[in-house]
Amino acid sequence: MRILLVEDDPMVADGIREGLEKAGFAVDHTAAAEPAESALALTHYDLAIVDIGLPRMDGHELIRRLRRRAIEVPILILTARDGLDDRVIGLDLGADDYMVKPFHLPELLARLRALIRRSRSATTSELSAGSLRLDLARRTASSRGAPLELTGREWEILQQLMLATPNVVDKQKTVESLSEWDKELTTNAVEIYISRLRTKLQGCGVEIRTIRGIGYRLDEILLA
Amino acid sequence: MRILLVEDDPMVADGIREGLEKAGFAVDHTAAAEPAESALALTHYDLAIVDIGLPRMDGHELIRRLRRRAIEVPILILTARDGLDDRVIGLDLGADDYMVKPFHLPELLARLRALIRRSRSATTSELSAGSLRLDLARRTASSRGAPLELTGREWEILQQLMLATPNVVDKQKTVESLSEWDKELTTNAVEIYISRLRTKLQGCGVEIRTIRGIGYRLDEILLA
DNA sequence: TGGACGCTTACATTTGCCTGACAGTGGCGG
DNA sequence: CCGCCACTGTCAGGCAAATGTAAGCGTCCA
Repeated sequence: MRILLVEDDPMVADGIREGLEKAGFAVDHTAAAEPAESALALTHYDLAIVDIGLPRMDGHELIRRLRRRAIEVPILILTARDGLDDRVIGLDLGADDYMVKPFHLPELLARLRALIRRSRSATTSELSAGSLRLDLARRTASSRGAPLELTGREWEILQQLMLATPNVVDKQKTVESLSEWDKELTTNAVEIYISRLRTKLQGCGVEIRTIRGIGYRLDEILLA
Repeated sequence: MRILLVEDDPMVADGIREGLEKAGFAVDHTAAAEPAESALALTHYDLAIVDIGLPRMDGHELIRRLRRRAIEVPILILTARDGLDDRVIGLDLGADDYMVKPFHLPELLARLRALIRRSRSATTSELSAGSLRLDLARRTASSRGAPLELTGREWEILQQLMLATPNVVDKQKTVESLSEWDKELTTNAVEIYISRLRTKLQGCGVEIRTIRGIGYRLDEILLA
């Protein structure tokens, strides 16, 4: 997991870098947009974190130029508290998510992981969480090398959960996505598959949590 | 991953459908705009693929009507080779991407995935006060990176308070917003949830102030 | 100081979720 | 064509969390 951090404030940059490295990411850092552009053009990064307020060429301009050159790396932008417009503009230009400064590191980490996961599903059609791996194209799942036998429904629901993490999957939407055109389905059906999935997912370093009245969320289990 | 395909040519439709299903998408198909509109209004789709040249109501009209009804599903339009204007008009009306016929399936798949990814990640909306953060889309609350477990009612009330700060939230209005259509509720219920929220919000740099006879107000605590 | 309002604890009720048992369905091999 | 699967989804009992009522106490203000 390699990340490029584009941030001109040395204090902030060091803080973020340290946190990311502790979490197991490899971090490269530039203080300005121009070297960032070359770095992204030359090497592969799994993600770029871009501060909007940069000297000379600002973050927006950087994003615009990258996208124009069809560099598809996922981008997370950092904005000041009151920069509502910054976020909107940034997302329009092709950024994928944003964080408002000051922020807490665990939240940043969660978002990074989510972004990387999604971008992988867009290109390689593989997803992973804990020791669990899904191959969307082949429709297979495995954990620690051992294949998991999943039925059609189980697969469908697990896929939704994996694509959404760490967000909540709405139970009602899940019901609809399982339903065919007119056929109605009780929410209980979903509960059943969740139940069956839970037993199959034991030992996969992953847990399906119930959000009462809303739906379910897939969490990675952090080892003690 | 559920996709609605709106395409009147049966040959083309079958080809696309087959390719999408092989890639793991669930595909529903309509040959005209009217049933597509109802389908999109009734159920959740992750994406809609709309052919511009449809009998009776054309694709542009469909998109216009959908967006007018605030149906936010990502839309990819299919246009004929020479329909340059079609693309421009379509994108202006609120489509998210286009493909020119004839096209290669892998490219279509790549674009679909990119669109779905974008629509998922760009929908964050959050509120913050003190060290407290609410993510309205995810329905989660956190403080300093640590998630807060909130029940439905607690969430509802906290959200009202956060949206209102620094203004006062009228207690009577809160009662009404919690009450179902006919069900009466005592103001005491609100007091209970305020009480429970207060204990959960300790250490979040935030305080719920009582305005006697009126309601409550959320204040940030200024550190000494 | 009294009364209205608000806070909090205890508890009963309601709601939503989990899961075992079982029936319907369709594919497949004999 | 039949029986054997695997898969799907309904039902119903049990359970736990969430909700809201009642009641006792604290607090504010006239």
